Amino acid sequence: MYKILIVDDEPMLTSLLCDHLRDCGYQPFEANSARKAFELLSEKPDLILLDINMPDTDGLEFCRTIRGEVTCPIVFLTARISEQDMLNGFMNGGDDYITKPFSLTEVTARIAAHLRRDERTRTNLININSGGLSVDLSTRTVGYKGEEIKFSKREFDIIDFLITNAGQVFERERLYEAVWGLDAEGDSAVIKEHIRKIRKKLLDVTGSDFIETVWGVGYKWKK
Amino acid sequence: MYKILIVDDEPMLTSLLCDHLRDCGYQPFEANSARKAFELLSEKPDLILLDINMPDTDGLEFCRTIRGEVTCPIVFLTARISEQDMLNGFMNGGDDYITKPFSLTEVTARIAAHLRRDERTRTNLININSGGLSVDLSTRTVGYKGEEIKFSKREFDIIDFLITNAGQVFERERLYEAVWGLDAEGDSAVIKEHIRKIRKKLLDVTGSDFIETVWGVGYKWKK
DNA sequence: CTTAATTGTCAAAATTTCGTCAAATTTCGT
DNA sequence: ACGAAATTTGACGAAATTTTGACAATTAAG
Repeated sequence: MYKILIVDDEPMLTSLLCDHLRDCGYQPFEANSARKAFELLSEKPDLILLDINMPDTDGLEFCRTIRGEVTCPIVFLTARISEQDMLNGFMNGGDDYITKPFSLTEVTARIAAHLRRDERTRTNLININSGGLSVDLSTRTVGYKGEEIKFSKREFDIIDFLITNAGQVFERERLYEAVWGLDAEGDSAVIKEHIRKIRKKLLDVTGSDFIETVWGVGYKWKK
Repeated sequence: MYKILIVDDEPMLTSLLCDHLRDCGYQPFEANSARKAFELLSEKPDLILLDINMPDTDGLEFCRTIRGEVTCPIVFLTARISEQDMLNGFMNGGDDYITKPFSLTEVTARIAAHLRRDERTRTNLININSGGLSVDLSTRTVGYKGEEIKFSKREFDIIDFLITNAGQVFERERLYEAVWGLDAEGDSAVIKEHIRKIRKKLLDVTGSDFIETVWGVGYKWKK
């Protein structure tokens, strides 16, 4: 179970995040002060969510300090959005940047991505087998009889979502929300094109179609 | 997959709740106004989270109104805590009461409890067995002895509605409203045709007629 | 039995939705 | 900054569904 340290001075926000992360299978710790955060470093968190706008602490300096203590990914939570701030963040040891107001899905998605990508964390594979197809969500690779089938980011994200919810039908709107993010704006018509490319790649190699179109409703991954 | 309708005028809150519920495996819909909420009733939510303190709506009256439309559990979200308010809530058709500020875990726990308790909803809305016929509303599939019977969107929607209200007679006008939506304009005569096609497909595979015509009134799903 | 009202049937028209393609735009690595 | 890859957009035809309307069949009532 991954441990996640949340550092923010707003108790309501940390509390909500804690709840959410716990429900998602993580083990969260909340620190509403820098002092408390330092204490909790002893728990050896696998990832740190850090608000860099805390009133009585210089978040960037704080980040630089704990960077000396831990090697895990550090994700900033902040209202600042200027590019300079972002650069400062990365310069001081941050790995990612999430601006408030954020969606919980965005947070969990990024956390999952960081934890997966992080080589230091275990290399346990989430491996799904579907009709001779092997899909590894941790390395984001798809294989068929030893051969690797390459997919772009979006393509793989769609496969990921559909295959982990195999059998369920999703409207294009919902699929779009799930992959692009809740707040994302744009036309869910792009999905058509991605689905086409996914289908083509899979068909070329495996000779079969793994995605079913439910006419008038959406798509689903064949079970 | 359970559908949950969230009615609250604070977009940030509904958005967070949506994220969380989606991550927990539910299918949330958010409505930031009473009007939108009414529209989304057509999605047939399995549970409704309702803020009764919305500025431009009388939450209690609103609750009473939708109670006429749905039978699913309705859980209030509110800042009010007086006993009288609570009683008013239950009097007007509410099933539970969660006071702000709440924890996400509390919300999900209560939702899970209600969905569990609502046995009829669970069995009726997810997987129905009727005369050897298995209807799965989440994958939108109908099976008979291992064989799948394909239906178009409208056809399935009609089956969905009739079978979840099996035994009840519906006038064509009422059926049309239920499937096409309250605001839909058009002729309810189309139903005749859809009923015919549904009957034909079912008859071809199963050899029996699941829909009964109540002369001068409408149709009903044989129990 | 006859009639009026209601429902069932059928084929064709109208509409909606989907798959495809090429081009435009953005992103990314060098 | 440049070129390559990925993503997005828009248009179009094809395919499937939905709707329509005319007509046949059935039912209830007198």
